[in-house]
Formats: sequence, structure tokens, C-alpha cells
Amino acid sequence: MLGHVSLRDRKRARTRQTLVDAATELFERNGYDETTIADIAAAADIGTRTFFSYFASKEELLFPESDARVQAAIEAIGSRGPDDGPAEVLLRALHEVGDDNDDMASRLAALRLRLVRTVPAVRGRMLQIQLDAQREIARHLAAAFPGRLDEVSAAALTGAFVGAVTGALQVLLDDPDKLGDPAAVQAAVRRATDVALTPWLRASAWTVDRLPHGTA
Amino acid sequence: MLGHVSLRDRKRARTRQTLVDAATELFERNGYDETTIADIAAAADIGTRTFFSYFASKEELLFPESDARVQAAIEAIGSRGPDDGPAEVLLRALHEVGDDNDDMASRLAALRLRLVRTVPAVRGRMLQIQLDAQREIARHLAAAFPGRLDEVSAAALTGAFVGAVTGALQVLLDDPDKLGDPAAVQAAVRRATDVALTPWLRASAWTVDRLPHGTA
DNA sequence: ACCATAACCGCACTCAATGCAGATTTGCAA
DNA sequence: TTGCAAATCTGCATTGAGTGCGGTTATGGT
Repeated sequence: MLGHVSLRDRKRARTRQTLVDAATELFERNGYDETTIADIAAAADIGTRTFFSYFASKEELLFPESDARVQAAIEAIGSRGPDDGPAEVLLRALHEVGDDNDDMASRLAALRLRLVRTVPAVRGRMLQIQLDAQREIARHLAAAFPGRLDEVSAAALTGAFVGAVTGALQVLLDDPDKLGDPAAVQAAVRRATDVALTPWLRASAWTVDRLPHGTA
Repeated sequence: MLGHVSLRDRKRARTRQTLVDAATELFERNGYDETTIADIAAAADIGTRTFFSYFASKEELLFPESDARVQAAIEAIGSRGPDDGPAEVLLRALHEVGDDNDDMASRLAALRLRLVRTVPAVRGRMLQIQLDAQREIARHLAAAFPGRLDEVSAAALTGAFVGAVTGALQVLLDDPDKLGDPAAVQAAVRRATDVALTPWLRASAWTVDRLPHGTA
């Protein structure tokens, strides 16, 4: 019975969501550092001790579905065409993930974006998650091109892609105007990926026109 | 009087070094998590409270000269030849930094390498330092090529390079065999980064043969 | 010698995080 | 329905990181 969701599971999922909502609310109203775990637990009506059976730390609250993006990328790798090389596959995967960022409309995503820039602990946690995701993607990429791409090269390639996008984003997003405006953020994301990935596009069989969005 | 080092300054520098040494010793003997700041302070014969006027946190002890590498990279950018493009300059800068890692002989560097792999807090701190360094380097790179390289592209380029190296290293370093052999690691990193960064290199005037590979 | 400043240090405090043990709830089968 | 085992919830106590404050001591310049 794998698909079976018991009452216990539903209840637990609901409490978990309540925690995220309560935390979002409190972080927005009073700030991150000013909000204690005791506050969050109280707002979600559970004991302070119980909080730690849902999230290992305060930062984890900001990244509740961290596997989803990795999963999307892996599927993009799996559904590659016969003529696609590693760069093309990775490119499509990253665009996939970027579009997945459509949840940018959600309050949590906007809040996360702000906190990543201002709270060191949150930034640190995000970088770790990103690095883990990178490693996972690289593993699958290497598996998808046996013989042609060893583990190390796959990791380097993935790291280069992700690093390029991250670097570009970092510069684009410290423009204070763009924050709070989801459309501007998304445009920045797209432009960042385009700028960052252009060299690989030129190197492979792709042309810029085939990209699924005109540069904003 | 800028070059003047007072007794105060000398004393302070000495205490700082003592702290690093004591921490290194304790971390190696008892482990990172098992060593408290109180232990370190006691070993260096200062009050626990005073520790925090030397280092803001326990992790900082592992990165006592974090600016040195950035400084080296910036100098490499400054001393570029007239025909060098952004990619070449960045490549030389990174090699400079990599060679700087020859301090791998030092106990602290070896310890740091181990702790980065095993202690999440340390890894998180390192990634933050790396990201800051990346940003700083990108800024200088853009300044060195006005007109030819805007802020965003410079950040993307730098991110790609650093990301490639980091990604490759991550895979290489959790192979227990290679850990003691810096030469093999360095060779593997160069090979992998070449694979990942070929497009960037081709985009400029370089050819892969001109890379200083035969070493190691 | 004098004084302003910087460094040192103990004390009290807040908060994150963990271990433990008892109470409660849920799943499942008799 | 009943009963039992497992999972969950919870309070309590404890450790350790980190900060603010205030008083003391050491240092640098005059």
C-alpha cells in the first residue's frame, strides 16, 4: 500500500503546512531573527519541542519542497532526444527548473528571496541545498551519457551551468526595485539564464531562436 | 603611520594565531562538534567572552585569511597582458588561487578540507565565503574590460568557472583514495574544467592546447 | 605622569537544539 | 468493540552559541 495516506499522514501534512504558513506570516510581520521557534510553534498550536520533529531547524522552514526542482531536472534528463548532447540536456533541464519558479507568485518564494539576501544563515542553507541538487543532477547526467561523460566532468559541467546562472542572478537581484515584483524577478531569471548559457548554446547545435522565450 | 605595528597590534595578532593553533589542535584531537568555544578560549588562555572579539563564530576559525585568495585573483586580473580576454584572465587567476592551495601542506588546510566535507555548518560558511569572493572577482573583472563585459556577464562567467571547479572538486574529494594525492586531484580538476568550460574558452581566442596542462 | 581609548573579562541572559520519559493518539488485527 | 504496538506529542532539563552591559586593566600619545 504505497499510495495509502492514513489519517496520521494527513494530519501530519496539515500541521506541517500550518507551520510553514505561520512562520511565513511571522517572518513577514516581525522579521526572521526576531521570530523565535517558540513563537512559530505557539502560532501553529503545537509544543515547542514538537517543532523539531517537523523541521530540523528554523531555516528548513523556508525550503519545504526542496526535492521538487531536482525531480524536474532529472525528468528533463530522462526525456532527452537521441541527438541531444550533455549541454543541450542540461540546458533544457535548467530552463525547466527556471520556469518551475512560477511559484514566485507565492508569498513564501518572495519571502525566501528576501531572506536569502539578508540573513546569512538562510543563504548558507540555500547554497548547501543547491550544491546537493547539483551533485544529484550531475550523477544522473553522467548516467545518461555513459562513456561520453565521466562523473567528474559531469559534475564540472553541471557546476558551471548552475554557477553561471547563480552568479548572474546574484547581480540582477540586488536591484532593490525588482524585489516585490514577481514579473521583474522572473524576467531577471530568464535573462540570467540566457546570458549565462549563451556560450554553451553557441557551442552546441542550438541557436538562440530556439529558446522558448524572447529575451525580455 | 600606516605601517606602524604597535605592541597592542603584535599582541593581538599573536593571540589570534594562538587561538587558531589551539583550535586546530583540539579539533583534530576531539572533533569539531565536541570542542566548545570555552575549551578553545581556555587553551589559548583568554576568557570565553573575549573569544568573540577575535572571531565572530566557531567556523571563522577555519578561515583566518579568507581575503588572501581574493587578493591574489584581483592581482592576477590587474596584471593581465594586452591580448588577454576575460576568460584567459579568469583562468590564470583561478590557477593562481589553485596554486595558492599548495599551502595544503599546512595542518589547518588539511583539517579544513576534512571538516568542510563532514560538518554542515563549516561547509555552509565556506560556500558563503566563496560566493562573496566570486562577486568581488566579477566586479574587478568587469572593471578590467569596460564595454566588452557588463556586470551580469562578468558574474555569469566567474560563476561558471568557480562552479565548474567546485563541482569537480566535490566529486573528486569524496573519493577516499585521491585525498592524499594533491597532484592527481589537481590534474583531474583541470581536465574536468576544460570539458565544462570549452565553450567559454573557444568564445575567446584560446585553444585548449595553450592551457598549461603538462604539469602534474 | 596623565588621560583617553582599546582590550579584557565576568555575569546574566536569550535562543537553538537535543535527550529523555511519560502521556496520548492512531493503525490494525483479533 | 477491544486491546496492543507503534508513532506522535509534550514538558522538563541540559548544553552550547552568541550578545549586552559594566567594571577593570593595559596601552599609546602627550
